[in-house]
Amino acid sequence: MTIYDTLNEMQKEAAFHTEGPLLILAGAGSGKTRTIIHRMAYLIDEKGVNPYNIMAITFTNKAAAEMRERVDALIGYGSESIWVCTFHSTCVRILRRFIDRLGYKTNFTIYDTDDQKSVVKDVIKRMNLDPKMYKERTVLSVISSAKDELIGPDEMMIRAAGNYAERKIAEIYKEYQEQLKKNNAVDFDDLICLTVELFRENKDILEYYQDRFRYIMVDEYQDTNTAQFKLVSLLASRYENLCVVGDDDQSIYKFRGANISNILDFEDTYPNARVIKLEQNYRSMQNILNAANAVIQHNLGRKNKKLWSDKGDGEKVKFSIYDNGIEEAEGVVEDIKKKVLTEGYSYKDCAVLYRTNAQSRALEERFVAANIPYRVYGGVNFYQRKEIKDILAYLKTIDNGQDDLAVKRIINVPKRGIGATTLSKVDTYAMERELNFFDALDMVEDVPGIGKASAKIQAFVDFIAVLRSKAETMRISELIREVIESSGYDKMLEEDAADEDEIAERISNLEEFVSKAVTYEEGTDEPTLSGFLEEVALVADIDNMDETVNRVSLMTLHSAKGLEFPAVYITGMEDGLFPSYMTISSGNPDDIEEERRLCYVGITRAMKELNLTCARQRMIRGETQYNQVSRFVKEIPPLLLEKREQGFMAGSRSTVKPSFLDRQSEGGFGRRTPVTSYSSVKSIGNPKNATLEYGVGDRVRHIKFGTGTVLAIVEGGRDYEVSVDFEKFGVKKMFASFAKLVKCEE
DNA sequence: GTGCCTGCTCACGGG
DNA sequence: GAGCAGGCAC
Repeated sequence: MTIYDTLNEMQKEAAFHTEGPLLILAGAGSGKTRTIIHRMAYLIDEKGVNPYNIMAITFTNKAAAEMRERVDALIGYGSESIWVCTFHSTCVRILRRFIDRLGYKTNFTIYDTDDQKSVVKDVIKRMNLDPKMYKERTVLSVISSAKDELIGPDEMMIRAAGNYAERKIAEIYKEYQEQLKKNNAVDFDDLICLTVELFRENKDILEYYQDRFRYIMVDEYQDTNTAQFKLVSLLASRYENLCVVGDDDQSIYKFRGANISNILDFEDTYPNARVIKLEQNYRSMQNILNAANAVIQHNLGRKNKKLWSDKGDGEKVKFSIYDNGIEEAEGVVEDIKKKVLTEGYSYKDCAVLYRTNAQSRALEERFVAANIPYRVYGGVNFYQRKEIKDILAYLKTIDNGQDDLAVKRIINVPKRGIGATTLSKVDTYAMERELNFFDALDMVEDVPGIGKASAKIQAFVDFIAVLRSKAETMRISELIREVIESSGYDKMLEEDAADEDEIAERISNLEEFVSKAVTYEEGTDEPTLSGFLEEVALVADIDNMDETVNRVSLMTLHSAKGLEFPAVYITGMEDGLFPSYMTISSGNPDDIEEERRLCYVGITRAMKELNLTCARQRMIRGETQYNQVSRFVKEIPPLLLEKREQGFMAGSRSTVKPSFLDRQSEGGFGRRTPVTSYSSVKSIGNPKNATLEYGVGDRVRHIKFGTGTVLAIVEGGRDYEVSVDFEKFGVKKMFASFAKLVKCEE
């Protein structure tokens, strides 16, 4: 038996096709990560490729972490030299080494959206433009789209031609870039564009990385934008060993510049490309897949694929109509409660998905009322919260005083009696002399027109200097505590907060921040303040998903991509909400298609049970709306649906008659089959496990993870999936045939 | 320089 | 419905 026997025929073909361009069209739940990882193993074990020459790029840190873990488990020794990173962190690593060639310093900071807004606002003000005509948000989205397409300020100016407003935006763009450079900062889009620019202008660097990354794999390829495509194709242009994995039906990031033609035109770009489709789904019951297929079939520009599963039909898709959003939330919560009490589900098996973050509030209230544990993912990013950003600004100022925004953010927080008038004088002084804001503060004695305030400024500069010297010896977590206390930030929180709850909330956020610093210190070989700040800049909320805690997950449909849950609830299935009003009224059919793909993503998250809900009336932005049932629900054939109407407006309760699909389900998971049996954990008592020399409860050793205890052995095809609780690395799942676990004799 | 009030704007998604 | 910027009073 080899490790590849666990793959199906198509997966094998993909894994064994190692040379030249390869497009893997992988439907939802078709085992694409498995395929990629086995492909890496094949490259190393059978083709003798040095792991150092293999690169895998993902979009999210979570996907990268998952891949890293599974690669380590499968390949073991040597796997650590495979480059597994997100696009953004890949670029950061490259730029930290070589960005000086583009005139930045290698210790640049990364600006988030708020920082970008401040810069743009400042630029608009200084250019004496009407802020009502040029809104930061709009300007920024134009700049961001330009960067996604690798269009610089000069090119934008040429394209604008005679259009006055566009020319002005190009000017703002140019000035914005100069400001960033002056602050030694880059934004998220710059990370990609600057790396492309670096490669284009420095052949030696490009060749170095081309030679290093001889085998490149890109996950979620349908989400790449033009700049990311360029980056990948530059890297791959020497060896052309480019394997991209994606699903055009799951492209949901057009708003972020994702260019679906990257995947649709892959074969045109690389005429010698091999295309392999993975259509067998290992996640969901057939009824769920039929619903997903039915919906997505309404899209035109797509590559034809049809998911199928051998798991049996399972239950019908439940569709419930409620009178309003509150009752919808109540209904979902009640349903989850019932499932957990009577059907053997755990809270963590359930996910509630919605189109907009604003919808989470009503749900949260009901979960709290029902005393059911839950966690909301996404929404306001942890690191965007005011108190966290304030402390981060202190840390950035301590780390290097070049980030003007950070300095300006905290110079008067807590209040030090340094006001806007004083600051603008310092600002003018700094600009005239091309100084950093902080350096100008340091020379406050020379700044004209500053009277009493100069002593206050000097005190602030001295305070930072003290923190800097402390930072040299203190751990980061200690430094954070020191900043909070010695700056008086803790006192300020208590005085300014509206009520006790707010104080508790903010304090607990700061506590969590400290513990994140501790986690960083413990998980990093050489923790540095700069390293910590960089890590913080690149995390998203969903990256911190903790599957071990038993609670219901609430998140947007976008955040749910890549995840799976036994029971999924998609709420707010109403025209005007999902698909959103903007996409219905835009008149562009592509927009509706993107919404439909989002719906497809949502449906295919469900393993065993899918629930769709909607409300007849709903409060949106303080205004009651009456929406039709979502067109996506209507696209699901009625015989796949079990419709339930709730509330006093409900008509007679209607259940669609059993169909041929129902009859097929006999022997599979019929509706009457209890759900308790879905985790098919088998202990060592199973005779099929006789080939393994260890069993549940035994102590085993792994080449990379050291020793641990076997928790469970699950049968999966011709192999066994073994869960082991390692002393140093926690619980890991791995396949027995390639984990090469050895029983410890004690 | 600070604090409060009002009125405006944004309500789609995220690294 | 909520958060924020800007204006105004102190």
